[in-house]
Order: sequence, then structure tokens, then C-alpha cells
Amino acid sequence: MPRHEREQQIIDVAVRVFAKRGYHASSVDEIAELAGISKPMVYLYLDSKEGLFLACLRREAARLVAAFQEAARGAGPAPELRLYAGLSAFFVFVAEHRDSWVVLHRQASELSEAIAAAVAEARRAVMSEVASLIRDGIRESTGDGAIPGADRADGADRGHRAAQLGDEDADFVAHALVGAADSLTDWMERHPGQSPEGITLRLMNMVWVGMRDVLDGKVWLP
Amino acid sequence: MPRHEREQQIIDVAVRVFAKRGYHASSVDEIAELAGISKPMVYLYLDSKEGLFLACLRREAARLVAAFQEAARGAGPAPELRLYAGLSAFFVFVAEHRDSWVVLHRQASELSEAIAAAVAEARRAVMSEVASLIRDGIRESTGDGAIPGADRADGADRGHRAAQLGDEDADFVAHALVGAADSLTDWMERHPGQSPEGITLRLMNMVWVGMRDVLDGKVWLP
Amino acid sequence: MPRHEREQQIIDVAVRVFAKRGYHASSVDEIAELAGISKPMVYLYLDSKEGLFLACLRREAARLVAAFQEAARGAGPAPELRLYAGLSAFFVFVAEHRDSWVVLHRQASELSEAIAAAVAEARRAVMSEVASLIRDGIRESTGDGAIPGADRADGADRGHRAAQLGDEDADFVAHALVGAADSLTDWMERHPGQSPEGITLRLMNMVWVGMRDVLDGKVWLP
Amino acid sequence: MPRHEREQQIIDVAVRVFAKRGYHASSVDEIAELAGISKPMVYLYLDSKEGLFLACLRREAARLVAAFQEAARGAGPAPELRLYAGLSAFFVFVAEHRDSWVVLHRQASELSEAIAAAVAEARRAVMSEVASLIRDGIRESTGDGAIPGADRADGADRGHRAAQLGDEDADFVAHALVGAADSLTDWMERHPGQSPEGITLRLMNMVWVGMRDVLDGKVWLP
DNA sequence: AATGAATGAGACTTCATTCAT
DNA sequence: TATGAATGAAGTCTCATTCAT
Repeated sequence: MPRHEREQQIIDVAVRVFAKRGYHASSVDEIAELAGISKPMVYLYLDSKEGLFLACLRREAARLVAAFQEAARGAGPAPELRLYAGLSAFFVFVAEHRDSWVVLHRQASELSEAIAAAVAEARRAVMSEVASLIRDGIRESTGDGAIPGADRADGADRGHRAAQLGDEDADFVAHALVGAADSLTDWMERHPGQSPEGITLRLMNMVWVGMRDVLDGKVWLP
Repeated sequence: MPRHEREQQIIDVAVRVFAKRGYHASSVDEIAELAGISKPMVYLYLDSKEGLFLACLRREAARLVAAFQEAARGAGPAPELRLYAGLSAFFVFVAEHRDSWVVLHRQASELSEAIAAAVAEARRAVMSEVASLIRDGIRESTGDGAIPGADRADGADRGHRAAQLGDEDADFVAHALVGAADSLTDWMERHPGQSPEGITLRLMNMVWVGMRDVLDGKVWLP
Repeated sequence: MPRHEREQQIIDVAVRVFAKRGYHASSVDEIAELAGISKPMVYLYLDSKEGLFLACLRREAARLVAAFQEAARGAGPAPELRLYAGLSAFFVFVAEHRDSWVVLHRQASELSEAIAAAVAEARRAVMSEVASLIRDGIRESTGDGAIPGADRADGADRGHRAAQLGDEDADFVAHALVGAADSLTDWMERHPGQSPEGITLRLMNMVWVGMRDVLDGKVWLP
Repeated sequence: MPRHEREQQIIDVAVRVFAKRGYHASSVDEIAELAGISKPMVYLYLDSKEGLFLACLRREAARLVAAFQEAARGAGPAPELRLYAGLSAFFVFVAEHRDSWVVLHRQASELSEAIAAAVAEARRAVMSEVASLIRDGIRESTGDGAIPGADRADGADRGHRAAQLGDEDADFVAHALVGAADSLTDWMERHPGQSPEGITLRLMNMVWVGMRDVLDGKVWLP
């Protein structure tokens, strides 16, 4: 069996096992056995348990980001639609590849420096995709004075606000959004009837509309 | 040293270690050494590694819920103000007790049945506090027709919408909110100038205002 | 509570625990708790776990030997009757003080030098009692030409045989007898209806009569 | 080294160590070291300390029973000759494999349920071999009215007695005999000049002849 | 390319024993 | 006389990792 294929097959199994047991509770023994090969092969191909986990991490992260990007790209030019499509793709991905998500997710602490860095990098990649869309959304929403898909009253000082809302804010919103989406995967698990699209819709309504209102000057104060 | 004091001291150390390394990668040896006592004491007081972790979990969950509840209770009757106060307290707590939060929220999937159950229960307790305030907010906001602190146009079908937005939705919003808050603790770490109250304010603006809009019928659709 | 009484009370408990769990599986903790005192008291009175076990061993061995001797002494001058009485007392003792017997018995290997020596000494004491009675029995049986309680034909060379049958043979028979009795305690446990006296009777018939026959020249050869 | 060979080698060492120290006082560490391998190998091959002990138990019991059976089988049809041969083999075996015998017979009461059961089963197997020969002996001795190798007067009530002497009695005699044999291994140790066959001869004379007498109605009574 | 055999290191846990009061 | 608090040492077991074939 050619090297690359074997490698992928091992990673397939490893993702399942790591997702089920967590990094530390997983044993290379079990992964090798489930992959139908001997342990030395695992070490020959992936170097170490850590290397194996990193490979899993990178592959699944790439897949997730790709799913998000493809969906966003295919959704036309409007940033909010691209965001909607990307988030939808995210929820679809998590629903369909639960193991991948579990491996990417909640393995943050307790791992070696290298792994923690890879996790952080994966999260950063997702975050930057989202932040970019949000930045575009903010710009468009304040630049051309039109947010498609919703009626609203123009605020007089929108240009002013838009200046204030810079990259930092896009990053803030991105963090909130990704965190919310992340946490909602738990909710999704407990509400199997809900479609990924429905969940995305609710989330967009909550966050996007709220954000737009803020841009419009509807500030809430305690 | 009296028994109870020792116990708390051990738990103090254990929370730090578990947060830093995760459950499996933590060793009772290290915890004992950092606590300045011998391993057998740890076992005498907390029974087992699992017992020790459970004790950490319970104490930190209780502390977080208490902080949230106290702040909310002290903020008067308006649900949105209580939510604001509770969230503020949450951010303060997480900022000041990052380890506690990590132990409560970032434990991977590699835990024993008993521990996994306790983790789930702790998370559920936090989530249920938040969901409860949101539920109240939804009810008040639709019941008396007035959301203080923001002007708006009454929608004719607000009662109808309120009926649709039930406990499930409050739970949805709670998940989104807690997830967003969690993720924003990362953002907070990278923006040291920002006060917890400022962060809460932004988050409230984003989520609460958005939620209110939805109640008002301003639905966003792709 | 006076010292001696406490000591006996501790030993009482210890015999029960050692019998139930065996030496190594018994913990001083459990013994102290069952005795209703704290562990340091055990060490104050009995020095160490080994000291505690030795005390148990010596007390129970003394009791068993005393029971044997008393019964034998009270049974009149005939050696065979004294042997019968002693063996009966042995079976009665084992039946009534199972724990004592377990502690004395089957703890031979796996114990420290000192304990092994004490066990050996106890066994030697019993053995010497038995051997002495058997020696007397042989002498009487060959000396006065009459074994009461059974008819037989005199052999012409009985004096000669008796000379051959010396102390070594008495010791041989004693070993066989004690071993048989020892093993029969297992049998007794599985046949609760059988009285100690009945068991002794069977054993005497088997061994004593056989021995007498040998003295009479009825040699079995393959 | 091939797997099976290693296993036997480990068991060889383990029997020695268990015999010397007893189950609890033996450490897997020591066994591994004496076997010249590392601890993980022991666990790989025998699963656990308990598994290791069970393996020892089974192998040694099988060996002893085989030695007994082979000798008995090779000694012709007469039960007493078969018993003689079997007992001889037993003494030879114990003399040559003292450790095996200690593992089989001198394990204290501190063993786990599973081990205790296996020990009991092993003892039962040995005991049942002996009892079976004795039963045959009783039957033949009462059935055809002739016990070869010894003259005697026929008793009128032999059939009656034989009815009374059932399996229970064979078991009683077996216990006495095995116990005596066991104890005589100590005697044997202190009298190195004595051959196993000589010891067996004395024992047979004592027990077999006595038993036959009882069958003949020569009852001893106190 | 592939593996059966092997291990160093370290994990959790328990226990006999002692100190300070 | 009595004990709550504390520990050094050791035991069973698992795992990531490598060597010889």
C-alpha cells in the first residue's frame, strides 16, 4: 500500500479514537490495531503520538476552513450572505464530522506546546476568515448606506460610527460569533431536530442584526 | 493544620494544576508537591485523583454561579440589568480566576463517566443561570411592552412571537451568550486595556439588542 | 483501661482480622478501628504489625497446646486414651476457635523470619506432645504385652520389633497424625454434622490400629 | 525468544518466588528481575499478578496430578498397589518440586476470590485422585473378599460395613492421607536418608492396614 | 514495507510507621 | 493514656517508544 494512502488511513482511525477518548486516554496501541497495522508502522509514518495528533489536527482544521471558505465564496458578494453561508457550512461540518470537531475543539489545555500552538493556529485561521467577512460587512453597511435584506432608518452619524468601528471591533464580533457558534454545537447536539441552517439563521439574527443596530446608533446602556 | 483548611489548600493548588495541564496530564505527585504536603495526605482528604478533580469542579462551579447570582440579584428587578450585572461578574470572575474557568469549561472528552457527568452538571448550572435571566427578559419584554433603555416601534404581533420564543430559545441564546463570553475572554487577554464592564456592554449591545429586534419582528433572512 | 486488658482486647480483634484476611492483607488501620482505639496505641502496646501477629500466634498456640494437654492429662494413664482425648480436644478447639486455628495454620510461607520461627515452634510443641504419647503407647504396647481395647494374637518377636521402633518412628507417626488431623479440619468444615469425637474416633481407628498391627508384625508389602 | 517459552520461563521463576514469599509478599518486580526480563513483559504475557499466580497454580497442579495418575496407572489393577505407586510419586514429586507443592498447598487465606477458588479447585483435583483410589480399594476389599498381601480372618458382616463405608469415608481417608503425606514432607526433610518409597511404605502400613482392619470389624473404642 | 518482542519511565494508590500535642 | 496529622517506601499496572529480524 502506497505511503500516502496508509498515512490517511491511520489518520482516519486516529481522529475517531482521539475524538472518542481524548488525547491522553488514547493509546497508540489501540489506533494501530484499529488501523490494522503494527505499531512500528505508525511511528514510521507519523513519528510519534504527538506527530500523529498534529497530523489529525492539521487535516481536520484544513477541511473545516475549506468548507467555510468554499461556502462563503460560493455565496456571492454580499458579506452577510457570505457569512451566513460560511456559518451554515460550519454547522453542517460539525454535524457531519463530529469527530473532527471534537478533535479540534476542547483539547486545548493539557497538550504539549506544539499541539497547543497548532490548535491556536487553527482557531486563528477560522477567526480570521470570520473577522474578514465582518469587516467587509461593517464597511459595506456604513459605506454604501444599504444593508440588503433588512429595512432600517438611516442614522445621521453613521460615517462617524463606522470610523470608530475599526478592525478591533470586527475582531471583537468575530470572537463573539465564533465562541457562540462553538458553544451552539453543544446545543445542536441536544436538539437533534434542528437543522444547521436554522441554527445559523437564529445566530445571524441575534448577532448581525444587533451589530447593525449598533452601527445605526441604537446603543443600549445600563 | 486543621483538616478543612488543608483540604481547601489542596484544592487551590489542584485547580491551578488541572487548569494548566488538564486532567490526565496532571499528576497527583505534582499537586502534592506544590501544596507542600505528601501524596498520602491528598488521598486521605480527597480519596482519589477523581475525587480531587470533582472537589475542584464543585467548588469552582459554586463560586462562579454565586458570583453571577449575587451580581444579578444586586442589580434590581430589570432582567436586562440583571443580565448585564451577571455577565459583568462573569467576565470579572473569568479574568480573575482564569484557572477556575478552564477547569469548568475546557476539559476534554477523556474523562471518566463520573467526572464527565460532574462537568456536564457544572456547565449546566452556569448555563441555567444565564438562561433563566434571558427567559425573564423575553417575558418582560413581550409582557409589558416596554424594554427600558431603548426606543423602538411596537410590533403588532409581539405576543405571538413571544409565544414562539419559549424556553428552548432562551437556552439557545444562553448557549450563544456563554460561548461568546467564553471566547471573548481570549479577546480580553489580547486587549488588556479593556475593562470587563466595557466588554459586557459591547456584548449586551450585540446580543440583547439583536434579540429584542427579533422579538420586535425585525427578522433577517438570507 | 489497664494495659494488659487493652492488649488482650487488641489481640482479640487482631486474631479475627488476621484469620479473615491473612497477614499481608490485614491492615493495622482496620485492626485499630475495630478495636475502637487509635493506631498509635496499637504500636505503643504491640510495637509493630509483626509484634502484633506474634502476640496473636503465641497466645493462640498456647491455648491450643493447653487444651490438648489438659484433655490428655485428664484422661487417665492409658496412652491411647490420652491420645484420643488430646486429639478430641484438638478437633473441638479447631471447631470452636476457627480463627485461632486459621492464624496458626497456613500462614507459614510469606512471613518474616521471626514469624516463621514462631509458627514452627508452635507446630513443634504440638508435635512433641503427640509424639510423646505415641512413644508411650508403643512402649506400653510392647512392654506389658497388652493393648487394651482390642484383641490380638501375640507375635513372638514383639520385643525385637519394639527395639526397632524407636523415637524416630514415634516422630514419624506423630507427623502423619498431626498432618492428618490438620487436613481433616478441612473435611470437618465440609461435613458440619460430624462431631469432633466422631472424627477422632475414625482417625484413631485408622492410625492407631494400623500402628498396632505393624507392631504385631502384620507388614504390608507391595 | 518465542512467546510460549518465555511464558514458561516466567512461570518457573514465579513458582519459586511465590513459594518462598507467598502471594502478597511476592512482588512482580522481583519475579521479572529474576526472570531476566522487564516488568511489562510479565504483564503482556500473564495479564496481572493474579493471572500469573493462576498460571503457576494450574501448571503445578496439572503436573502433580499427572505424576500421581501416571504412576498409579502404571502400577497394575490392584488399588492398593496403585495407591502405593501414586503416593510414592507424590512424595517424589514433593521432594523434587517442593516449591510446586508449597504453591499448591500452603497459600494463606488472604487471596482474592478468584485465586482462592483456583487453589481450592487444585487441591480438590489432587484429593479426588486419592479418594478415587481409596474408594476402589474399599470396594475391591469388600467385594471379592480378598485383600492380597495380608492374611486376615473374614468378618461375617463385611458387606454391611462396606455399605456404611461410602464415598464420604473414602474422602475422609483421602484427607487424612494427603494431610499425613503433606506433613511427612517435613519429616522427610529432617531425615534425608529416607527414600520416598520407604516413607510411602510406612505410611501405607499405617493407614492401609488400619483401614482394612476397620473393614474387618476390628473397631477400636475408647 | 513490516512486525513480534522488549523496555524505561512514570502513573495512581496503599500501608506501616511516627511526630506533636 | 491517647490521638489527629503526616509521610517514606513500595506495589501494581500502562504507555510511548525502539530494536532485531
